[in-house]
Amino acid sequence: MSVFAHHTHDYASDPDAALEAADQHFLKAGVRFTPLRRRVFEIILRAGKPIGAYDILERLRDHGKIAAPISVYRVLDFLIEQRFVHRLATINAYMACVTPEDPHAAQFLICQCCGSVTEISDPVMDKAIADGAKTANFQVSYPLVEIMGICADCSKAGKQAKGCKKS
Amino acid sequence: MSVFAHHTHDYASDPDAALEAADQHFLKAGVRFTPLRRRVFEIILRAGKPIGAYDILERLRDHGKIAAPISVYRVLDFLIEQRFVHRLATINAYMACVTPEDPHAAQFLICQCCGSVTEISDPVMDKAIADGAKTANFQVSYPLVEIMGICADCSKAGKQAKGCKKS
DNA sequence: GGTGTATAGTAACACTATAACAAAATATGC
DNA sequence: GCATATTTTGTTATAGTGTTACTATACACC
Repeated sequence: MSVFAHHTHDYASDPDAALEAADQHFLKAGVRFTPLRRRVFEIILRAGKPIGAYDILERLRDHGKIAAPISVYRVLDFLIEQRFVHRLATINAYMACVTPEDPHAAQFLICQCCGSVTEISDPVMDKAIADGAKTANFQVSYPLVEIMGICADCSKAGKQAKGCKKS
Repeated sequence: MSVFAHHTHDYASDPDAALEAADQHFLKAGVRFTPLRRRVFEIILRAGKPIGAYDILERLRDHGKIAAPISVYRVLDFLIEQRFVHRLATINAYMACVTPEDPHAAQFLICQCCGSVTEISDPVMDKAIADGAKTANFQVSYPLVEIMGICADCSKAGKQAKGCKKS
């Protein structure tokens, strides 16, 4: 893996590069990327899919660390604020942002069948939200778009009638 | 209040009309609108703003009813499925749909300052979501749009710096 | 090195939601 | 009507998610 990851790199598929990039980012920004914060971010990255707060806690403990829920939530708050992690409210899970360096509003496609989540960033959707909010004189701080449904793979496999928890 | 509420009526401001309309709707649809379901819906309507499941439970008990959480959640599932109630995932709360008769995707403007929630229905946003999902070959079942921010009233009052929990 | 601020640890608790099974109410066929 | 299947509700226990309050430690700045 390259040490010099660039902006268009898909960090999700390369945890080491993403960690390296995070190191650089926080160093440059003068923000403390402590061992605990780094470890939690690494756990989220290596999960490869959205992971719950208590799953993170469990994996911290696997690494010989005795931790309490609050530690995880504090780090999650930090990582979310720094825009390195997204929170998925509908499924109470957390996942790494694919492009943390690039400030953007994100939308999520959540498969009810296999649980996979795809992060997309659609300017049209962004604009629609901005316009809609403006019409209502509403000052947006965080626009959340979580689209539940069936992903392409599951749809193709015809799983929506069989293996899915919900159709 | 009129017994004959029509489609463009804002049910949120008139619980009695909304209940009456629900009675008619379920009678015609041949779906059982039991006393418990009706009472829960009434509690949600009269709350006038999003209300938590345990708040609903408490108010059920105020009415002399001994109930367990599961009862509330079952009724909520029913009302959501019937599209009479929306679930707000980001704040774990439930609110009455303003236009249950008209099938629509809804977007919510959630004020982090005063907690008020405005339901809007923007066709442009709907289309953007539909198009974005189609591009990803994603079959949408439920599009969730919850926009966090500061509402017009709070913004005007300059509360975002003072009274808000989060800026 | 001392002091203030930010971060993390510790313990207890509050809030949100579901599972498993029993009982009651309602619908359906005869 | 009556028996039976189905839906709804009750009962009890428990799982899952997130926060409060307070203490201790580590770091930055002077």
